[in-house]
Amino acid sequence: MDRRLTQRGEERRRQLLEFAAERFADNGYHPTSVAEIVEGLGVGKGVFYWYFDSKEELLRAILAQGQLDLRRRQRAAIAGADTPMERIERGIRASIEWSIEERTFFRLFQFAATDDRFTDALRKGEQVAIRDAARHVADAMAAGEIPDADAPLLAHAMLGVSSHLVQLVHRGLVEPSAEAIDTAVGFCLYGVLGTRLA
Amino acid sequence: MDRRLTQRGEERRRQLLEFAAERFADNGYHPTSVAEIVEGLGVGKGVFYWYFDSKEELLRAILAQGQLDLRRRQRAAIAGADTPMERIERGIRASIEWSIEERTFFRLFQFAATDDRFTDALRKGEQVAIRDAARHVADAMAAGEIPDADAPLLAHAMLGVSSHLVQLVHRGLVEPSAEAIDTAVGFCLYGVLGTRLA
DNA sequence: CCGTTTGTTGACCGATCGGTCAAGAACGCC
DNA sequence: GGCGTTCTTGACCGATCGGTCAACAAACGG
Repeated sequence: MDRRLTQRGEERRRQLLEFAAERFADNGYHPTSVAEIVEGLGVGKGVFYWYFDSKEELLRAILAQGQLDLRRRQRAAIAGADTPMERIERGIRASIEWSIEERTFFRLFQFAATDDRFTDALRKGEQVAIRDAARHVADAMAAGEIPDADAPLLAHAMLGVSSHLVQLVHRGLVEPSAEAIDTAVGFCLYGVLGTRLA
Repeated sequence: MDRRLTQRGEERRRQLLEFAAERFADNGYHPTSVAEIVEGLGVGKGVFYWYFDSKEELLRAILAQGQLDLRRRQRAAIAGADTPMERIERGIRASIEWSIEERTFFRLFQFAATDDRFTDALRKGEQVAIRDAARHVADAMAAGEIPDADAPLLAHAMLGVSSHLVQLVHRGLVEPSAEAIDTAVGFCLYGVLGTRLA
C-alpha cells in the first residue's frame, strides 16, 4: 500500500505500527485481531485498511522497520573498530543489546521465523547481516587469527548463541547483566577457534 | 483427557497426533483448524473431541511426546561416554541429529517457544536437558579441562548453536553434512573455553 | 471559499472458527 | 446373544474472523 500521507497520516500509521507490534509480540500474531487493534486505538476499522492492505502486510512492515533499526545499530557499532575480531565482537554486542532493548521486535522476529508466510520477509535482512559477519570472520582467517573454516556457518553459530541468550533474558531466566553478555561473547570468540583439525 | 482406550482407540489417537503434528508444523498451529484435521483423516469432528479436550491440549500432547523422544535419544547417546567433554559432544550431536530427523517436532518446539500459551509446556523438558548438560560442563570445570564459568549459561549457548544450525538445515540453507555438524560441535567445544579472564 | 484529496466511521459481509451433543454404530466381554 | 462401554457421526451453536464500502469529516491547495 503506497499512499500519499500528510503529517497526520504518517502519525496515524506510526500509531498502528507501534500498537500492533506490541499486541502481536504479547499475544501472538494470529490471536490478535484487526478489531482488537483498531479498538485499542479507539478508531474505526476502516482506518486500518486505509493504511494497510491486510493484516499480513502490517506485520511485514513492522518486520522491515525492525530490521532497518537493527542494521543501523550494527553498522554504528562496528564503525570504530580496527581489527576483524574487534568488529565481530562489537557486532555481537550490538545485536544482543539491541535485541534486549527491542523486546517487541525481537519476539516478532522469532515468531516470523516459524511461519512460512513471513520467513521470506526475514530472509533478506538476515542474509545481509550474516554476509557482513562472515566477511569479518573470513578477514580474521586471512589474517591468521583463527583457523580456516566455513565462515558463514560460524557467523550463524554466533547468531544462534546471541539470540538464544536474548531469549533467556526475555523469558526472565537470565538477568541482562554484563557478565552474561560477556560469557556469550567469549563463547563466540573462542568458538570460532574451534575448527576440528584432528 | 484421560480415557480408557482400546487398541483401536490408541491407534486413532496416534493418527490424530501424527497428522495434526504435521499440519501444525507445515501450516502453523493457529491457521490449522480442527475441521481440517478431522477431514484429513476422514472422520467426524466428534472423534477429535473424544480424544482431546481442546486443540490446545492436542499440541501440548504432541510437544510432550517429542520431548520424551528427544530425551531418550540424548540419554542413549551419552551412555557410553567416559569423560565430561565426551558426554557434552555426544549430547550435542544427538540433539542435532534428532532435530534434523524429527523436523516436525523441531518446528513445533520452535513455534511453541514463541507462544506464551505453550512456553510452559516446553519449560520443564528444556530445564531437564539444560541441567543435565550444565552438569557435564561443571564436571569438566572441576576436572580442570575448561575454565570456571556459568555452566548453565554455557549449556544454553551450546543449545543456541545447535538449534540455529538445525533451523538452517530445515530452511534448506545448509545441507545436513558431517562437516556442518562438526563445525557446530567444534564451535561449542571451543566456546566453553572462552571465559574472559583478561 | 470552494473543490479535491486525505482521513474516518461503523454497519455489514460471507466464511470460518473451536466446541457441543443427541443419536447410533462397532466392539469387548460374559 | 445380549449388554455395556468405546467410538463415531455430522448438524448445529454463538462468536469472531479479515475485509468491504458508502457516506461523511477534516485538511489542503488555489
